[in-house]
Amino acid sequence: MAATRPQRSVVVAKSQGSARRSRPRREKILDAAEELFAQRGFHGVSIRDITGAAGVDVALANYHFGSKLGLLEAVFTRRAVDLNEERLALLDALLANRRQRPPNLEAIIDAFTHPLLDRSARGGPGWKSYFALVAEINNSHEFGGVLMPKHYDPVVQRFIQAIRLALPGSDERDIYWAYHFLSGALTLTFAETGRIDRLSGGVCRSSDLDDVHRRLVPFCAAGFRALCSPTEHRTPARRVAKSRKAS
Amino acid sequence: MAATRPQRSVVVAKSQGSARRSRPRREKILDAAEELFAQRGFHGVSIRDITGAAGVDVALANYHFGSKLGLLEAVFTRRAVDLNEERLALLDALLANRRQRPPNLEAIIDAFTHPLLDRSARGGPGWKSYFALVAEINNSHEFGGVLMPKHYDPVVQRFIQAIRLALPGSDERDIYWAYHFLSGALTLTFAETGRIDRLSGGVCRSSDLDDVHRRLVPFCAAGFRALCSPTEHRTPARRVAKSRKAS
DNA sequence: GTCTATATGGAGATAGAC
DNA sequence: GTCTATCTCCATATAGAC
Repeated sequence: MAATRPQRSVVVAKSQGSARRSRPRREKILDAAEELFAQRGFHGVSIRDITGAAGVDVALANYHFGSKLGLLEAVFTRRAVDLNEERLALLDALLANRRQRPPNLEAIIDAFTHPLLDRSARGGPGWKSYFALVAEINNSHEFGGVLMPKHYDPVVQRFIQAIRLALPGSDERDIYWAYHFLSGALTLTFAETGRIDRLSGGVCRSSDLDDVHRRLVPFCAAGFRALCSPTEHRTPARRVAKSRKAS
Repeated sequence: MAATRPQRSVVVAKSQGSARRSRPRREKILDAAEELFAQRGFHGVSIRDITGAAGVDVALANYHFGSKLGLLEAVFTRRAVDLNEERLALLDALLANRRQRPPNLEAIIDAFTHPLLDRSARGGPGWKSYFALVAEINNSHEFGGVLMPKHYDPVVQRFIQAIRLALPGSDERDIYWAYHFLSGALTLTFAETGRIDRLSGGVCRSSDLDDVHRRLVPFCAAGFRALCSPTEHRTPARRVAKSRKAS
């Protein structure tokens, strides 16, 4: 089911197969930046930290990526392409296989979340770092409103259109907000901070992403239905109009 | 010619707190740190930025808080106390007013979220910055597993016990994970990155927290019920066992 | 593409006068 | 409590040899 991934090993073996040294230094910088940005955030890491961890010269980072911010964007973009290709392929398959009936909401949410959680769980340490970085970026006042729209929102738009088919007659604002809640639940999962491990006394583990995924889909599907079903009208939240003096 | 520096408003500081200059410098540092940490993250701001914005000397930050990390913790603690007091008071009132019957799930979630969203919406700019900082911290690999458990998890434990009363017979892991999803949805809301504004073409606004709250409560309540009702058994997520080779 | 060397500025923290 | 002065170290970025 996975989308075809670029065959790396074939071409790169110019002279030697060991890949220790032959792997382009540019990629090594991206790998190190991905890991360190995920661990300590963009401003928490220096270019020297990154090139040091990558085992290359300091000046190479600026040579390849222009600036530190350029490096962040390169890290962010690199895996987004592959990722969103598979998500859209799953969505298209799902929409093609139905016959006139509305698509299944759980299946749409699964197509949206599974490629991510599967890679974070089984894609290797690079993917895990990448998603932890996405978690931090998504919740960052500085970058969240810039990098996420640029690299992810076109795909999100496609999924939201599919959800509107699954929940006919729903208000678009309800759907956007419900997506927002899904996004928050999903990205906090990627952060893997270990908080829930302590909170639960060890019965839940941040690292068990399959455990999460099994629950995330029904949780969000139920939320979408509760919010977006035109038959069910919510009462305004209580006390919401109560005023409060400024601090 | 005696004093090297002009004596400013000699008595005012003691008699009333309203004066511009009389407010303790310690608090001014906390205010400036809160705002700047929220905007650019812990590592994105220097002590010089903070004391500069506060209009006080650089050395005062280290004098009052020992280190930059001490300052972050002080910012984080300051409002947590007030906040959690109100949340617990609401929860206690809610649990006292029922008569033998299970408490209402929506009411519990509302008691958990309303004090926060209300302050972010109407508590003034300090509160808004504070919650944006909480959003970033909660999703931070570096701080999320340390600062959140320390300052918030005792209260969260109380709410989780109440939810177990509201959803008798539920599995505790389901409840912890459902809380995790709620936490992610809530904190992404606080970040107010503007992403949903662009995504929705302007029909949703990050800043309209009442709009969010009206939807967050039913969304999460439905999710909790779908996940935690013992009558409803979920099938294992599809394809979750599929293996994937490391990148 | 890769490295040495350097330009230029800022970081966190503290000692000690007032 | 507050400020001056300073210690020591590190930041991003670029010029130019190889």
